[in-house]
Amino acid sequence: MTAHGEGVRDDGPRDADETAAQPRPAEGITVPEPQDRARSIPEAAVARLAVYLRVLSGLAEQEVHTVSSEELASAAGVNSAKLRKDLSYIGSYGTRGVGYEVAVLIGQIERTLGLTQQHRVAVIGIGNLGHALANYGGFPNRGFPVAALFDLDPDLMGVPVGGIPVDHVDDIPRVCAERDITIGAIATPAKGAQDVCDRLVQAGVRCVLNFAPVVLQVPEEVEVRKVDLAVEMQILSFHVARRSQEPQESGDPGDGVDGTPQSKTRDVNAGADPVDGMVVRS
Amino acid sequence: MTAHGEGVRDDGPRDADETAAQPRPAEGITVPEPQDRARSIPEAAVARLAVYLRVLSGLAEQEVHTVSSEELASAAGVNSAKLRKDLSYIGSYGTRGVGYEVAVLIGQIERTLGLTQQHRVAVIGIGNLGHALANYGGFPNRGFPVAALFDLDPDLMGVPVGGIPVDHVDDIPRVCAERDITIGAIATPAKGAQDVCDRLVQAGVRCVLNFAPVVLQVPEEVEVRKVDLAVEMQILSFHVARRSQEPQESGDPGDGVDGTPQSKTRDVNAGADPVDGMVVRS
DNA sequence: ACCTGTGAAGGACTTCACAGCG
DNA sequence: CGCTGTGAAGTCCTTCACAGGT
Repeated sequence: MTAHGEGVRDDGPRDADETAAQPRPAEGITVPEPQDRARSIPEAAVARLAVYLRVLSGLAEQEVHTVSSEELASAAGVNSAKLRKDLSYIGSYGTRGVGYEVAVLIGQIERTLGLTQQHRVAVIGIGNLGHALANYGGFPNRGFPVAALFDLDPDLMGVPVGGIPVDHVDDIPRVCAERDITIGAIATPAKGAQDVCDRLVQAGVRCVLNFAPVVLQVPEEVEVRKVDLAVEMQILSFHVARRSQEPQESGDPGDGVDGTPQSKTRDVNAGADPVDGMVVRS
Repeated sequence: MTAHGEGVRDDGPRDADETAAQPRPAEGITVPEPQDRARSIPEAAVARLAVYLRVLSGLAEQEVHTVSSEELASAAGVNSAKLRKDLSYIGSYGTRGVGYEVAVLIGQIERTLGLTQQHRVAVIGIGNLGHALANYGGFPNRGFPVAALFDLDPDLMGVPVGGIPVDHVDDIPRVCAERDITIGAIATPAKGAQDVCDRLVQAGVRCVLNFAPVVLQVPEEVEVRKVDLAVEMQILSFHVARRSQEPQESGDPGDGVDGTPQSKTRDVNAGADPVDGMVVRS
């Protein structure tokens, strides 16, 4: 999403449609619209599929071959009904009374998310974050290899970061075409972000991950997802403020549920994993 | 979001409720539930308020004193009806026929988001991302100062990063208490994340920003927001795949809208800004 | 005239709950 | 008997459209 999330999300709470004038369906009875040619998977479900995929990869590595909706759901942090519905959007690959075969699900989710095609990423803005991204090298499973780096700083030109030499932003069109870049990650300060984005679009890049605190204007065929740390922190801030404002909830009678467990199901995610974060040093 | 573009999309897809058993209202007519004591602002609206705040700060700097819902909305990438509804959740601070006073709105949004209280942030995991976060110093307006850094690596102990010396993760409880930390940003590899999170919770931190590719298990009084780059990229991937699968939409008759403008309203966001991204070098 | 604030309609996503298959 | 897959109900969010100030 992000979303959404940017959920988004988130993000999230996360969608960018604003530019296009919408069709406005004809009057009268609300017709189903013959527009759903392919399976239309809810945006929110797509984001979760990516999460399930990560969890499933962890399971595969632990040689787990079968998993129930309940298990998978709790490891992914959702409830099982939601998980089953999400999976139902991509087809019926479970076995009633048993569960899902891990390998099969992985394959189907990868296919749905378009991970059979490899996406090559360009990072623009080689500051602290740019470095982090450039070194992010191996993503969970099928990688999103970083294949180009750009900056304005003359001192950086040609300097290799994470094994890739930095090019000048003016070369974005040429280099992106040569290296078949499909995703651009904008990690510049706010000021230069729209300009960089325009160049990426010009170069034919149709997916942008924006870390700059700016709302990018793009033609509608381009998909932008935004990651904004300040926004995330402000949302956290809101929730704390809200909680301290709303002191003690008078004990709800008739439901003595509490003694919240601190950590359950802490195995699946924490297992032996090559699923390294984006951090390099421990 | 995830959401794509803005909300993430995100995200959107970002919430962590699973543990608690819900009350199940009594049978019969669905009662409104007397549960909405304080103004309950939709989660989705909160995320956008943070975005409006950033745009408004930019306007304030440009000495703009008044703004209409239409202007503010387009700068924030949402439609004006949504913006007005969002603002209505925090009260009526506009003037009909005129618009909103920038300074007033900023104040009200800050109050709503709890930004009157300052939040001190601890970063755990001083790798590439950790460095980026530590140097992120000044957030848009009211800062979220980074006040503590932690890692496992003995070589890093005491080394200052962004002006703050690194402490050992074993000291999280003590240091967090001493420095009154309210937000923890987990930038460790997946393996150590849950452990670090448990220590933060133990230290009384109730807000966590999680960058590790793991679903953290926390007691319900703790709020977790997750930022997962791999997930964001996979969502982008899904949208590209989908578009190339669904070739040409046969020209929709009766609606010749197109010629999408590449960039409109590119001023507000790009203005002279101290709103530096998290990148240090240009 | 213009723009805000908001009820009401509409749409999207979530949860329930159970039929149906292994 | 357990677990998946899914209509139906419910909840949350968005968009419409207009009443009501200025």
